[in-house]
Amino acid sequence: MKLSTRGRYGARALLDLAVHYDRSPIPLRDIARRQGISVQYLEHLVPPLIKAGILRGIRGAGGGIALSKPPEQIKLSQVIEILEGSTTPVECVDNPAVCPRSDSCVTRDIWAEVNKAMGCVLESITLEDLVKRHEEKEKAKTPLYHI
Amino acid sequence: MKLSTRGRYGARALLDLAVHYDRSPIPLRDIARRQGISVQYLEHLVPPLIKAGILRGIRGAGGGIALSKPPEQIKLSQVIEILEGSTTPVECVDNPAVCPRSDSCVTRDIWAEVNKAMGCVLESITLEDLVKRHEEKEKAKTPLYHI
DNA sequence: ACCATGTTGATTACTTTAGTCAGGAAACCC
DNA sequence: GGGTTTCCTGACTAAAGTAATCAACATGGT
Repeated sequence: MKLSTRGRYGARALLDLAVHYDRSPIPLRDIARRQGISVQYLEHLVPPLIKAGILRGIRGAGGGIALSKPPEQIKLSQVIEILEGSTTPVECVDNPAVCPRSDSCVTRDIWAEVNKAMGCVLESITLEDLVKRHEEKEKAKTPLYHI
Repeated sequence: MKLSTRGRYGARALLDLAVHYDRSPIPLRDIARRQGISVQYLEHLVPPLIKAGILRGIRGAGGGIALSKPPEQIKLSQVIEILEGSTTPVECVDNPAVCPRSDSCVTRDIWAEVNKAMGCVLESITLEDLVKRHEEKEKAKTPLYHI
């Protein structure tokens, strides 16, 4: 039940972009450095996100990538779906035909519920939410001189 | 984010046992046949469940395996934990030391929430619940002659 | 024209997963 | 008590997926 690096790195990269939203495009190099990901690996996460309309790429000097929508319009569920494919824990939930038991299988019903529970969480969180949480954590880090 | 066959087959096998609870032990052969799993593969799922105290094995002719607790005392969360290891979608949730960012990483917080949401579902469902659902489905299958 | 950047595809090494093979150990049955 | 039936255990293999790098290309800025 592990998420691969695609989803993990992708989420971090998009958070990074969201934190810098509405400034100039950010080079992959910068995101890679800040997030501790290799540029070459990050390069492979970008195209699917562009195709899905979440990101746009700007080539040439001064280029980079940028969110193509405001952070509050990008749900984590979309991101994971794009980078990891369906989140369903078993194939038969999305695609009953893969298993002849799908009709009568009660465990399948359970996996569907598990999937839904995950989906609810991911669907309820946007990049903007992540940014807010991030900023709160940053604040908390600052030493409290007034105590 | 896929569950492996260990968890899927294991859940089905335990449901099979729960349906036949308090009868004589059931040979792996029977479970394997009913659930469409090879005996040799099933044999590898049994030992960890025995070690965890969920199953007991009875050798010799007329032997088999049986639940060592009533179905209502066996939660799905335990079963998955035993067969798949932790359900956490990323390593750093259980083990912050694997990533230097764990402290400040907000995506990590999200994965922890996702994990909790799954855990809640799995924790709320016992083998007895599965049996009940199974029986209801079986009933629904029966043609309704009185209509 | 040149350089900086994103874009794409191929390739490699590694790990995990699914499954089989083969043999051993205990319990039952006659 | 010997043979059969069952669980038990470990080694092994094949296939798939993952993480990451290499290399070449396309495009926009200066």
